[in-house]
Amino acid sequence: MAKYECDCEVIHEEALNKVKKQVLSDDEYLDLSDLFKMFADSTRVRILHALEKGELCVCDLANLLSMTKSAISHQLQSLRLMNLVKFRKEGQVVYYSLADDHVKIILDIGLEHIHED
Amino acid sequence: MAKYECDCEVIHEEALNKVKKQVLSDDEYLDLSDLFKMFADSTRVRILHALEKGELCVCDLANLLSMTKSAISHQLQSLRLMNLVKFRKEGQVVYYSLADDHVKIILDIGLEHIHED
DNA sequence: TATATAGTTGAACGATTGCTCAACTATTTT
DNA sequence: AAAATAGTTGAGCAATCGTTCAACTATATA
Repeated sequence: MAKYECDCEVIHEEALNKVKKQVLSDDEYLDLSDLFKMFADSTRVRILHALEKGELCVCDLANLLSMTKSAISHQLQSLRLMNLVKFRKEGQVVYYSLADDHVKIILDIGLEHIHED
Repeated sequence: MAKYECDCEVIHEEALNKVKKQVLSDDEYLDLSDLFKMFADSTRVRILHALEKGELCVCDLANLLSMTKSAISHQLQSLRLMNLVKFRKEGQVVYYSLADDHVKIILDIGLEHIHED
């Protein structure tokens, strides 16, 4: 980060210094935004919201969202990489479920926000 | 939504029917993902996290993030449209702050998640 | 009134992203 | 052993997104 110069002077030095003391690391901000990227697509939000209600396999999700197994599988892989879903294999069938309850909390607060105005 | 056909049969009809009863509307999923898009970019996350610590003007934010006023202003406009920040004008200076505490809650749970593994 | 500064805006460009398609692995069934 | 099915994977393409750039408005100051 901090790649570019700003084009103005600091106006509120005191306020800014106070904030600067509480700033997180570059990596933390990148990890945070990478995490929220998972919630930034309606297909993934549908998948996460469905899994919140119960464990499902790839075909179930493909049917629910009227999408191909491939499309669903790609998204599930991203969600897996971000530790939002876990899976277990039984024969040919792979069952996905939520990794922890952070997903539910985040979706609930999001819903609260969009229903507010 | 529901643009494409799926390419497999339903495997767990009962589980799927249970989930289907709790599915939200297309618009709700779109609104949700649009909301979380705001958290899906590290610049915007930095802005939101800074504003969580106190009210700042555009130049303060530009300095803090080492970016131009223009870049910051574009992002602030997106955040405004999603009702995540509010502003007040005093002379030439525009002060931004968080619109409500949903932002703080969402960021906190996100941080909890990324610090977990 | 002229100049400077804070902030906004729209177009444009490069980078990222989501889905498709085709090919593949793994497991089950005949 | 062959065929069918569940799922994964990589390349490619169209669409979306973030920043830059230049032009602009609005307020303050000399």
